[in-house]
Amino acid sequence: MRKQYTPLQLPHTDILPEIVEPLLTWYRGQSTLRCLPWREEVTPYHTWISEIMLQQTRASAVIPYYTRFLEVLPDIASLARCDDELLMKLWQGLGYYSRARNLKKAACQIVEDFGGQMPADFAALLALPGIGRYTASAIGSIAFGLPLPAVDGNILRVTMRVLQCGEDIAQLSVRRAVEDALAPHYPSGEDAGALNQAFMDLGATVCLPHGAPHCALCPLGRLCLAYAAGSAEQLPIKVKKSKRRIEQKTVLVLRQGRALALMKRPEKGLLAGLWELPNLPGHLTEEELRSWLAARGLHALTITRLPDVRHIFSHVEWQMQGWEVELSAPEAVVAEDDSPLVWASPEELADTYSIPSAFQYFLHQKS
DNA sequence: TATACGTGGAG
DNA sequence: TCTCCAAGTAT
Repeated sequence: MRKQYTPLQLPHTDILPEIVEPLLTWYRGQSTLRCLPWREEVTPYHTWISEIMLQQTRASAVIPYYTRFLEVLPDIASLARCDDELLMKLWQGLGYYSRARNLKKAACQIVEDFGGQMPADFAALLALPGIGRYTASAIGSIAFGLPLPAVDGNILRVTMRVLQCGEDIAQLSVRRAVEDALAPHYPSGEDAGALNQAFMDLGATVCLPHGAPHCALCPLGRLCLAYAAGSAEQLPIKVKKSKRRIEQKTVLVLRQGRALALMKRPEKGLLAGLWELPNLPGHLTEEELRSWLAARGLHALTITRLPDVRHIFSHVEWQMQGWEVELSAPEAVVAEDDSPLVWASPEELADTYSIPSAFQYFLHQKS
């Protein structure tokens, strides 16, 4: 009789205990190679903020955000009581904005449940909003020395190559199998975080994706089965995702003197709670735009067509046509879906309102 | 398990 | 231009 659900078993896992020492040795020898601000003063709070920002985001993009964030919100208490608009402003342009909202939620929980101290416990960390298995393990190992493998894209890639494993790394079951295979070999204390960061640095600088690993420089070269077999460039296997849908929009740059019209996006979904330029589904003709304005009692002094803009998200593509409209007089305006327009000065635009990158093309263009 | 959720850099 | 993808999580 055969089991219907066999747990995923990785091949050649007997190699794994042998990679720990070479990785740690290599990492210690690389200390000047990757000077990153979150490695300067390691505290649970610093590690937490950096790990959240680094989710699906390159270190080079994170650095300025991380520095600014800690200047304004230097500790858990200040994060827990910070203004929501300020929080989103600190995150503007970084993407995945629910990360910021979850950060504040979690800070409040930490204040309430743990007296304002990050819990030094995997399950407790995992229970906080925005913290999944990877981040709980990263914080646990780096900040608290817990022996937890933090399985991210780097560890997955390195491991699949070392073991010459062709499983689909997009599958959660593979992530779990890697965790289970690595966990018994993890050290405690300082080496725990060092080992995770060694994996990540190796993945970021040597064991590179898209078929360009620098195997000759790799401390795991002697052990790596994919290198021995010449298959490192073909691994790991990742099954592609479905194609993105396309949405057409007409975006309005409405000006009354120095003021610019903004609308608040819904609290759920794409770019939740951020501010946007007024926009309509579909591509409107100038005639349709004029009647749309007229129906709202808006009198246009000038109407100017702006260059087309395409903005690509991971799962949606916006094809935007822009119009700049100068309006004659201040009026109480209600947009199509009854969301009120807000009139922002250039100063408020810069300092107060969080506007996603998708609209920045229209804001920066000269008229 | 599959999908929603941003952005910018690289090849 | 196009695809991939980078220190993932929530649902």
